[in-house]
Amino acid sequence: MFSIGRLSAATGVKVPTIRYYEQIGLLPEPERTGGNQRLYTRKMQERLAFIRHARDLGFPLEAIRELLSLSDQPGESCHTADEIAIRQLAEVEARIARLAALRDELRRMLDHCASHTIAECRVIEVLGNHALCAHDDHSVPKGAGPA
Amino acid sequence: MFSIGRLSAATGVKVPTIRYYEQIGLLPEPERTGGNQRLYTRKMQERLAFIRHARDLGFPLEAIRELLSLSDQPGESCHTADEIAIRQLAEVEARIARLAALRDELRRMLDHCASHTIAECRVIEVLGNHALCAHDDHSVPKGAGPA
DNA sequence: CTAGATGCTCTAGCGACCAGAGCTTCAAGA
DNA sequence: TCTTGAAGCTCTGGTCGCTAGAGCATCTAG
Repeated sequence: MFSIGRLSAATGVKVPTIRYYEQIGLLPEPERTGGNQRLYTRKMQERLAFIRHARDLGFPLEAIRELLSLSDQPGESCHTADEIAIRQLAEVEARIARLAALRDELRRMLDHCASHTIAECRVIEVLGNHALCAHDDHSVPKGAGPA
Repeated sequence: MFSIGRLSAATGVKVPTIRYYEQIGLLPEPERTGGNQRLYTRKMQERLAFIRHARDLGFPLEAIRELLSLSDQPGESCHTADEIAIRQLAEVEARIARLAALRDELRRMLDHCASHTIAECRVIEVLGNHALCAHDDHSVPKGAGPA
């Protein structure tokens, strides 16, 4: 039985975050001391470590809530847990692809900038005119008004 | 001179977002019709396209604010603009690296799961015990209490 | 016994918007 | 010209996952 501060130190989850998890029902309400301070058990620490790890993996809290309730039912099929993880993997892969495209565009932008004045700055120019890079065009072609 | 709806359609930025940008001072207050509706110019459209593109590239609004004020001073050196872009590139690369690590771990997790019951589900197990993957350990080693 | 670290609750804020209520204005067709 | 329905207006509150601070109470080590 230990305090919220020790739980925080042990799991790497900040104190207000632990209270926040309790508030949104991700952690059960712990026992209290006579002076109303929270007291945690090893079991609670495990649960929080679980949450922490899932957060590190980018799972949203709602997915974690579901994973937790699954892990409380050891007899059930883990099909649902797999599905959640697969969804998360797809999500992560999509984000990577998107970020890689951004990285390439940023690199191109910087490669072409000769670092002179703003008037001829490639960075500003590319930002102002989407047509200069390889995407959907939301820029303003001369002479053409809005639809 | 056209309405907020047309501006939205032309730039792909949603109407409430345009009003939000105005509210936080990223876009100047436009003229109004007699009936108090916003009227935009081609110049405003260009400015919004600039913002939109920078957002697509993941720049935070504060960085965009700075880039906009730079682009309003064509005589100045573009050194600052470059710096912002370089910072953003580093940021993006860091995020990619982090996500790639997550992706690998998620894949490992899923590879090893035989899809039986929760009790033997690799997904749940790995989430519960950080020691099973290759990171800093915040899990609960048996017998060891919190610090 | 006391000082200072830690705990408590509550409220508000972050970024970057989105949604809805309840109203007004505009634009196109009859 | 009138009407109707889309689009506009302001304002408030919600999203996600926390984080920070105010203003107290309690615990713990010396």
